[in-house]
Amino acid sequence: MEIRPTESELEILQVLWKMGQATVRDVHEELAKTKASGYTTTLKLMQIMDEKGLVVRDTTSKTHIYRAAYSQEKAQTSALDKILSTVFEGSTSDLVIQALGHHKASKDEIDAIKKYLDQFGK
Amino acid sequence: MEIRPTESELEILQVLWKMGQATVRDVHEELAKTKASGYTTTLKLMQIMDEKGLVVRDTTSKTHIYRAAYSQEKAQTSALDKILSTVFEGSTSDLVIQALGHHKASKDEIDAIKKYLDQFGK
DNA sequence: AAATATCTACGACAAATTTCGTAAATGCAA
DNA sequence: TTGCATTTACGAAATTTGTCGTAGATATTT
Repeated sequence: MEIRPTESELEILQVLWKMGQATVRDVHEELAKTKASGYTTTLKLMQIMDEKGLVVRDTTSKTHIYRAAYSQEKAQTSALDKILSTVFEGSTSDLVIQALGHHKASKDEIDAIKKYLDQFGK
Repeated sequence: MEIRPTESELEILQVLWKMGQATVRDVHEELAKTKASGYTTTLKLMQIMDEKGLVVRDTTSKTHIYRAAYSQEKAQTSALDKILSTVFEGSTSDLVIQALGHHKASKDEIDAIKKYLDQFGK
């Protein structure tokens, strides 16, 4: 059962990850900062996400309250799996080196990675 | 310049990257190993990719010969950009550590990354 | 209580992507 | 040469995804 969030669904999940819980209006106003689409569009998408099990919602009061049911970590793993197989031919090191080369990492980030690698190579 | 290959277009590009050049039939037979769709579907997709400039083709003989015009490296950079902003909140180190943690890297790969990091940190 | 505002449900439309059928052209084989 | 197989071109249907309008229910304000 591969429940892959669509592009728009991912945008909504980002808001839920950040806010923890949110109403449709909360999410919509956050999306409205960078995107122009109607309130009912956001509503509909979130209803569909509920059917898919990507979110859960509390419907006791009139205004429903949503939470993500698809974790950020799951999304990260899934995204990495996908690009590893589609554009990196399964090479984790290629991916890592590309990531470090094309996207500036701060000194702290570099150190964090080094530390991780050290405790990794036994 | 926002020519983003679609999902199916990426599958075709993968074949072209691997084979260097290929006919529609070459590509289709490769895709057929994991996917069931008609020959004309692959043909149509590749014609559209030609219009978009994602591939170039030699039409001198009846059977056209295609080559990728969208490099694997460009696809890698684009894919990394996207998941960095959508699921890693822009943190390259998070991405790298996740990649190393969830996808087994060989000793050689680890070494390659360490070497890269060393020459990186001045 | 009446008017106003907000919210959900839901059907339907729109756009993008993928799929295929058919016709015409080209090359190959009998 | 005639017929068969393969290929391209292209229109159009099918799917997926994103969009919105409207109706009805629920709350809030006057």
